[in-house]
Amino acid sequence: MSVRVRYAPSPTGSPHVGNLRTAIYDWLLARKEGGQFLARLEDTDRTPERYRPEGIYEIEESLRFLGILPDEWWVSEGAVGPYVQSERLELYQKYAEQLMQTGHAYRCFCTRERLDAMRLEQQEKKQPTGYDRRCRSLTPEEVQANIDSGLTSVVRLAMPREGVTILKDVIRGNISYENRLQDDQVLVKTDGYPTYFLACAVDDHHMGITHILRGDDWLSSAPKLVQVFTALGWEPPLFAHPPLILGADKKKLSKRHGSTTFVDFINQGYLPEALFNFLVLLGWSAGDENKEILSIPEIIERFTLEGISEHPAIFDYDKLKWMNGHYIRASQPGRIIGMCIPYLIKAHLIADPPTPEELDYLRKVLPLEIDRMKLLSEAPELVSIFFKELRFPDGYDEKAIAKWLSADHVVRMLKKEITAFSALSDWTEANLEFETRQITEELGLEFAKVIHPTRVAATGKTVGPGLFETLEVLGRDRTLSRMQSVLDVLSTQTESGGHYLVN
RNA sequence: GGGGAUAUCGUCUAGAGGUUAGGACGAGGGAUUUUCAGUCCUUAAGCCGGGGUUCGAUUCCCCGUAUCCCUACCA
Repeated sequence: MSVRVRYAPSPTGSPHVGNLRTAIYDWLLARKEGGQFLARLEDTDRTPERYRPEGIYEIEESLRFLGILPDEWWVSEGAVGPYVQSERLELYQKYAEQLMQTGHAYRCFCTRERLDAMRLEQQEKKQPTGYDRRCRSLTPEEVQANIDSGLTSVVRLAMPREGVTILKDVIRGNISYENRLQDDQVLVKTDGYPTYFLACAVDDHHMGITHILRGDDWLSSAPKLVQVFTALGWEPPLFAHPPLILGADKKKLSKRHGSTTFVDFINQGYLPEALFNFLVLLGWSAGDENKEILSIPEIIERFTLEGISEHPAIFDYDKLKWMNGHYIRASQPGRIIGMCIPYLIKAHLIADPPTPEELDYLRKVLPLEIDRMKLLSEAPELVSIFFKELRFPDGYDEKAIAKWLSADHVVRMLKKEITAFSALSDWTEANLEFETRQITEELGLEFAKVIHPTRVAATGKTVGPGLFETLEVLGRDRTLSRMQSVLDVLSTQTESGGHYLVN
C-alpha cells in the first residue's frame, strides 16, 4: 500500500511554524515514498474565539510558499473528500451511533457544572483528575428518560477498564499505556460536532492514511485515539510524533519568544528554501554527513522518519537568519531584486509600480548590498543611501560627521575631489579610484584619511559597499551635489574660524 | 496529584561498547580589504547524577534528578 499522509490544521488562527514543520515532514515522506500528501481542515471547534476562518487563507499561502502543495485537499478536492470536517458530520454521526450500539461509547448527561466541581475537588484532594464515569452505567431506560426530559448529552468513549494500549510510533518505538488510567474521552459534543478523536479516526480511516504525523503534544492522548480506531474495528495507522519546538526558555514556542506564525517569517523576508531547510533541520538530520545546507531534492533523498530526533529543539532565530543570508547570496540577484521590490515600495523609496529607471537603478544598487542582507525586509535600510535626497547635514549620521568630517584636511580634500571628479569623462569605479589616489598623494595623507571622509560626504554613513563602486552607481550628479553640500557648510565654518559642530 | 516523553558544547545536532567525541549557528582570534558585510583560516566550549552489565561505557540496563508535554464538550 502506498504511503498516504495528511496535514490536518485547525483554523484557529495563523498557522504556527511547528505545524508547517510537520507538514514539511509529511510532504517529504510522501515524496520520498512516492505516496500522496493530503491536507484536511479540522474545523470542528466552533467556539467563536477558536474558529477563525481567516486563518485558512494563511494555511494555503504557507503551503504554497514552501512549495508543498497537497495532492488532495479542500482547494483541489479529490476522491475521498470533502476535506473539511464540518462537511462530514453525517459520517461522524453514523460512527458515533455504531460505537454506542456496540458498547464502545455511551451518552453522558453530566452538566458542565458537575464536571467542573468534580475536577476541582479532585485537584484539591490531589487525586488524578478525570471523569468518574457516572453515566457509563446508565440503563437504556434511564438514557431514554433523560433524552425525553430534554437533557442535553455528549457521547463518551467507553475506555477499556484494564489492559494496555500499545502505540506504534516510528520515531519513538512502541509505547504502552495503561487503559485504566485513560479518561472516557468525549467524542461528540453537545453541539453535535465530533471532537478530534472521533473525527480524526474516521477521516484517517476513510482517507486511507498510513502515517499520522503530529506534534509531541499529542503523545499522551494517543491511546485514546488508538482505542477509537480499535473500537471501530479498524487497524490504526502508524504514528510519528516529532518533538516540540521550544523558545529560548525551553517552553513551547509562543508569541513572547518572537515570531511564531509562519506568515510572520514570510513577511520578514525569509526565503522559502531557507525556511524549508532550517525547519527540516530543527529535529531531523541527515546522519553522519556533515552537511546542513541541503536542497530540497537532497533532503527528499535523505529523508526518513527514523532520522527525526526525539528531543525537543529550541528555535534558533540567529541560525535561521544566517541561513537566510546564505540563501540570499546563493540566489540569482534578479530574483532577490524582485523579492525586495515590495519592501522598497512600502518604504516609499520607489514608486508603485516602480518606473523602468528605478528598476534599472535597482539592478545596479542591490547587488552591492546583497552581502550585507540577511532579511529581505532589510533592503530599504540598506539601499536607502542610493535613493534618499541627502543635503548636508540632513540625513547624515552624526557620529560619522564627528568622526570623519571634522578633520582639517577635509575641506581641501573635498575641493580637490569635486574638481577632479567633475572633470572625469567616464564616471567609473576605476577612474574615481585613480583620481582619489592622486589626491591622497598630493595631500600627503594616508588613504584611509581620504576614503572615510569621502564616503561620509557622499553617503552620510560610515559603512557600505566599496567606496568607488558606490560612487559609480550613485552617479555623477548625486555624488557631486552631496559632496558640494558638505563643502558649502564646512568651508563657511572654516572661514568663520571654527569646526563644524554637531549639536 | 496522575500519566507520557526526553537528556552530547550556550543553541541545532553527528557518533560508536575502545574515537584526539565530529559538524553547523553563536562567541573569541587572525588573514583579506578603504569601512561594514562577505570569504578563508583558527581558538575556546559538551557526553545530567548514581548504580549495574562489561576487560572497557558517554553509548546497553535500572534508579534518581531535571526539563517539556498532556491531564477540556480545544485541537
